[in-house]
Amino acid sequence: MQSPVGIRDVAQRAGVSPGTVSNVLNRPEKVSAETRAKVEAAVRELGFVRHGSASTLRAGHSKTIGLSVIDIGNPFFTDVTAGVEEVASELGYAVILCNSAGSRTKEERNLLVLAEQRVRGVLITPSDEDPTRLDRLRERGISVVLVDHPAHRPDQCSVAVNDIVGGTTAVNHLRAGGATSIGYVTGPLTIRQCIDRRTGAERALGGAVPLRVTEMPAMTPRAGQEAAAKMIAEGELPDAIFCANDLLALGVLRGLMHAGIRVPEDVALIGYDDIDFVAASAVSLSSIRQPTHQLGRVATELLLDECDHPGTHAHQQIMFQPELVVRESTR
Amino acid sequence: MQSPVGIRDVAQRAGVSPGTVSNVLNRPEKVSAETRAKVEAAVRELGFVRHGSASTLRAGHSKTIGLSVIDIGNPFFTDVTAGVEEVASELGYAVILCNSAGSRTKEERNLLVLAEQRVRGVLITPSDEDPTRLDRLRERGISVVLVDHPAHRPDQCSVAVNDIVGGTTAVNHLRAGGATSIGYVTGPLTIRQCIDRRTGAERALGGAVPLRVTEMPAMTPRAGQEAAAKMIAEGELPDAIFCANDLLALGVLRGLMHAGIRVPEDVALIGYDDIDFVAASAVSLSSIRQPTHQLGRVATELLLDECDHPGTHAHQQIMFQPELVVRESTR
DNA sequence: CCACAACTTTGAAACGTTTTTCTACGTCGG
DNA sequence: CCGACGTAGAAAAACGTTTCAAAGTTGTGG
Repeated sequence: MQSPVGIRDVAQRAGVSPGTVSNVLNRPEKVSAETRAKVEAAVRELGFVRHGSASTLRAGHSKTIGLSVIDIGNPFFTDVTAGVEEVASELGYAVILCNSAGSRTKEERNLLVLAEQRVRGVLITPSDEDPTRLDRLRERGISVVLVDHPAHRPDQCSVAVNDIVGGTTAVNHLRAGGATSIGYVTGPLTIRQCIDRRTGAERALGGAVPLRVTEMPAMTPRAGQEAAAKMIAEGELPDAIFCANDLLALGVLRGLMHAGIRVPEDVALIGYDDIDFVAASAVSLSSIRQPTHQLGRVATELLLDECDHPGTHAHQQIMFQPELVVRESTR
Repeated sequence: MQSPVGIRDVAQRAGVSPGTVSNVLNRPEKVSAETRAKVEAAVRELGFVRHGSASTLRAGHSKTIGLSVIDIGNPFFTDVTAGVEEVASELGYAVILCNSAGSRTKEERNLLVLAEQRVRGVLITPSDEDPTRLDRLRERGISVVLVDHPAHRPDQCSVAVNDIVGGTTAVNHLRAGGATSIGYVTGPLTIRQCIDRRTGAERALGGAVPLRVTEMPAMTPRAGQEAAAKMIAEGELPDAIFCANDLLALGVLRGLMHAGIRVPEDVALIGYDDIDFVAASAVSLSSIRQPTHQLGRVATELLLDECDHPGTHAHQQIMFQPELVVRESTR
């Protein structure tokens, strides 16, 4: 274990002062080409690696942002993450990825870690509506951008996709296919996405028939399968089922097939998110597509703009529109 | 933006010295119950959050580990990540998740970021065999545990699954089903997993017939679909196809079905990893299951043991065995 | 040849913790 | 009642960078 080499070792080797080395590292344009070359050589020869903590401590801010998602196991969020990472690394930022796994406690602990790390900003898909945690972050000078969640206030940025429209689109499509009674399999109805998609679905029904809601504690294939079993056990299946996300839909599909129920002949099925895997599923699934990658990219651009140009930054609430993708499961 | 509250503000409020506050934070047992209560109250009232950088700087180490994976979009790695996170947060460590996306350059940059952050240790699924990057980390006092990659040296920990056995198992299964000519669709043959699985496959063939290898630059459904198209265009399909992972297999399945080729009647198909989605695919896919979650958990336990008990820690190279899961695609 | 500007580089202070040493106080045994 | 011992808390010195004012250097015009 070699003795740690610091900026002063580099300075000594290059025959300059520590301040100059710091300048080479942070504002190379302030330093003459000749000196810069000497310093860079010394850095290379000594294998110097900047001590991020010391740097953050003194400078008062880091080149790091936090990303807190609800479920890292959901391909929807992995796609968003990929978009975030792209933009962040283009602008020289590192990303600390946290998974709240739908638990408010875990989310809170993750945000604490991010606050301790003095990240420059946080991208978050909040697990509930309560804004106080985020306000506390903002009070500390940490910018926050909401991802996949519209901000209700003008003083913060957000990037979202219209879930009400998505729900309406899905159910309209099911009704156009001839369905009259429609089921909605959803995750916890404390999650905004689940609520909005339901609202959209009900709007499409216009009160003519009630939406038959099956609420599950998780949004996973397993939960979907259980939902299907439950619906079957309760008797009288709806003509069509709308699932709050594709993972649930895959599970429901599996559950239905397992019970010998045909999709779409007996029951039509549509999911949400259009993750890669649904196109290859047993019966390829219709879904509502969202611009996931774009969501991540734009959110990060907003966040970093807010961090790097706090003066000129204008808060924006961006709302994308979802898109219907029709496949076998609703034909 | 409130003025930042530091440990001395807390100290003043509680009527003690900064050192005592630090003790309350880090070794509460050293402080009398009475004083501790006063300090904790002050912390709460002032909303104090420890400055992680200052702490790391002075203490010389952080409560953070890094996790560098090859492809965050692959459910295999998300499962591993979940296992890692579980153990890490149980022991009070935060995880910085990096995605090298199969690019050596990105991996290097990520490791640099981790080194700058002075993480305590790194879990890594290396993108190639070159050990020098990792040796450099270790020289800096950053422990490294290899994940899904066996260590060839006794001085480092690793957790892996026997991919040669996996390859052999897969191909034996295909041959038992009557296949004589066998194709292998793989990602870059610079990746150890791809190489080992091929080796295992060839071993199962025993040189009787050559393994027909189709190498793709990525291991994604898209690449799989392209591989299928390519094989079809080249004529004469094999009886059975073994894919180096499930994402490729899903793509191959889609590609075959698109061309009207039936699975398993015309071509049998088996993947690798047994990710959640393959059970629900058009034709449910046979696969080779690995103890993913366990992989993450054990790797993290080893790493943190190495970090927290450097004296007594014994390096271990752990090798799990994979397991065949038979579904429709090979019946 | 001097004054002045423009540009580089230096040196030291500061960032907020942790850690080590040291002091003060109370307790206990002789 | 005295001295030794043990404990809780205080005080101050780091940790490795960045920053900022000041000093140094070079070039230009009068």
